[in-house]
Amino acid sequence: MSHKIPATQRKILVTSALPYANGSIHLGHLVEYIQTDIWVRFQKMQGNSCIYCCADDTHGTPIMLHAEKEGITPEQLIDRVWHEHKRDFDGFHVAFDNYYSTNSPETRHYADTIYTRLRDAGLIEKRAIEQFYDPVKQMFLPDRFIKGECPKCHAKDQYGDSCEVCGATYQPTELIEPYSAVSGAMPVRKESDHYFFKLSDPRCADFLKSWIVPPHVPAAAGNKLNGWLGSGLSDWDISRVAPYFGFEIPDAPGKYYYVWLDAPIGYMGSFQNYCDKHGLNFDDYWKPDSDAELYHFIGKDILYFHALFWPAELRHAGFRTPSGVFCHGFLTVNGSKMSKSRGTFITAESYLRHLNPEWLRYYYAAKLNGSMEDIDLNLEDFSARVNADLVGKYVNIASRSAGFITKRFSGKLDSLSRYAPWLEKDYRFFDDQGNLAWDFPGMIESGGDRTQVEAPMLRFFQHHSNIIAPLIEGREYSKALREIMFLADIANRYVNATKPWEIAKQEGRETDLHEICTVTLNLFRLLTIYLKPILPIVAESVEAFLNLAPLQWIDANTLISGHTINEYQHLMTRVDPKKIEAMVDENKQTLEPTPAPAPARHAEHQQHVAQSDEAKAPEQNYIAIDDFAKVDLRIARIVTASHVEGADKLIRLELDIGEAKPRQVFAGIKSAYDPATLVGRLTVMVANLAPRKMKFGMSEGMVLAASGDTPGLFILSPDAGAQPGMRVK
RNA sequence: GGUGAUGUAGCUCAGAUGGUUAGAGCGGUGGAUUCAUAACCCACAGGUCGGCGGUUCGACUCCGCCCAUCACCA
Repeated sequence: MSHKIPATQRKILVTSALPYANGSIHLGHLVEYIQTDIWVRFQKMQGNSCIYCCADDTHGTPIMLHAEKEGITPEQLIDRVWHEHKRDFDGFHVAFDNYYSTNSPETRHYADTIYTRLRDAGLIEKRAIEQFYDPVKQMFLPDRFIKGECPKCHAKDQYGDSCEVCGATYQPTELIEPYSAVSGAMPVRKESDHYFFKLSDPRCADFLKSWIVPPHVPAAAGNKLNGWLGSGLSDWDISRVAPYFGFEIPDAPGKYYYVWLDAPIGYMGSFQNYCDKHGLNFDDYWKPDSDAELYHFIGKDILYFHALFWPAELRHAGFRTPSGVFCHGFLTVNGSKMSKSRGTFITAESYLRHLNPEWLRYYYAAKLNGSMEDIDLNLEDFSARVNADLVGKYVNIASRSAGFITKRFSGKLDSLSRYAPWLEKDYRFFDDQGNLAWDFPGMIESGGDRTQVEAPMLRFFQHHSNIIAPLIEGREYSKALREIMFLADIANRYVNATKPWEIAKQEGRETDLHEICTVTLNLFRLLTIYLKPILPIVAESVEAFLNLAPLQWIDANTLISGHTINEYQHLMTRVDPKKIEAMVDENKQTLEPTPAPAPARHAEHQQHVAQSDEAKAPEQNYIAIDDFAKVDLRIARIVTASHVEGADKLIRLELDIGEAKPRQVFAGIKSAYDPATLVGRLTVMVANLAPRKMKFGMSEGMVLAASGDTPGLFILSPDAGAQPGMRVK
């Protein structure tokens, strides 16, 4: 029985996004690290050279301020967090070949190299820009460190880029009564020099246009990326002004690389560090014509950086570009964003205190595919699935057969010599329609020579190494697990059909019992090979139990027979729903004020949390009169009304409310009104709505209209006598 | 507002280029069994495939509109 053997060994370098050294690892982060780790372990089992590098992302204002708040240096902070992160990853058996830090000489070296080469290529430009500055703290403030009143809904203490209450986005300059989140001082505007990576240069756009196609990026991401490209890339500000925790730009004293510049470069830094430890040549992997493969696993929110900025940087700095950027979706828990108040913001640490990490690895794998769709961790489904699939089906197969081998045959497996003739034959398992043409357990139940069914069944299980391997390679883990669990079902039905417990009671049937249990354990071993990338620790236990060398993928081509195995011990316990409850409760109790999130942090997607769920939760039925008074409603005369080219729903209106100039308002009422019939009539508008730039121009207010479950849309009209500009109250 | 994605049994999800009775796992119900941490096996339960309209001999699968959720953009 010869099967295909991977002809050549591939050289692969793999990364996951770098977690920011400002917070704990949680279940959202782990989607990515588990996905990557499974893929890497699979490559290694295939006999490929696969190096998995990652690091903590350590620079930036949030780290600097966080450290200061704790009264320690940034270096002390990132050192502590590094150990916490590493501990959590180890806990989930995420096996990095190198876990490093961006605050390293190697990363600085490559940041300088890339910067200098881009500069020499004429792709760096110095430009003065004006920003908010904290005069007390004497530092420039990132948007997230400026707070104030939302210009739209007037909620207090909102961040400088967006409002968490009403969801509006705006510039920090639009905030009402802005203040520095650092010192509380009123920020002032101040100019300084910044350094820009000229993404607008045709060299970048031309290159990226041809680059952002499969297999570099998923096809689904292509649309989005093309959208960004199509609207024209702006130059990217890659510098920050001191004080800043990071690397100073060599030819620009007082200026530092923006954390997002050196974060992906941290992949290179970590790999260089690995090379130095293991005698590898960095350039073999990173030179433009390298024959090595380079893959980045990331979340869909940072696609922008990895599929546009990063390849453009590499390309023009004389390095190779990635072979592929693998992009996954976000994690939801019980169907919603992770929420601290619901206890579904679960840290890696607290999960590990209550539950088995391999359960989560299995569950994530059962949900993951090659797409960017979000995956949901449904906690009830989680325990049902893990219990049924892993304990009920998979582990049970060993548990049902091992006892007989130990008690009746002193732990020695049958030789399976009687099977040899049938194991050599070729079988056709699927018919022309692709349906399985064999019902192995059913054939045994209906009598006949058992051996003639078992041999092809074993071959069928072996054959699946060729079906499952490409699924894992393509990150279709959920499909791979469906195949594996399909096999597990066959194995259990096989045991039912052969009834070893009855045979054990019959005299003179020792050979039958011996063969059946040996076949069963072979099926179990093959399943273990396929599950090993997902369940590395269980697989290790199985190797010990079956007395085997570490299983490789190619071992699916062989069977075990004749040797002595060890006594079976439980390989996995069931999920206790009470422990899940306890974990959720614990995460509710540790509810703390949310620290100011970092701006555009690396791997930020995993930080997506329903921050405002407390604000939304209480049903507020009443508002105060003052709240109503904030809304400035005016009688307006429609001066002009016209269709808007390119908009399906909008009508452009000019509204006279007694001001010198009519207001331009875009109203989504095209479905109900013909512009011609609107001109001249009176209606009601919100006059103090913050102006909003829309695709078609500024909208300076809002027209009120009624709608309900039934079709139709109805704008308001005042009674006769009302004049444009009158206040409605 | 624009763009894109998603919406299939209680839950989590499969369903290639349109074609006879829409699938799986879990849950539920009934049965069988006891080797296995009540696990496993068998059977059943019947979801207008988000809604409406269209193309077609025929659509979950194509087109349009609408609704809901999510993301990105402005």
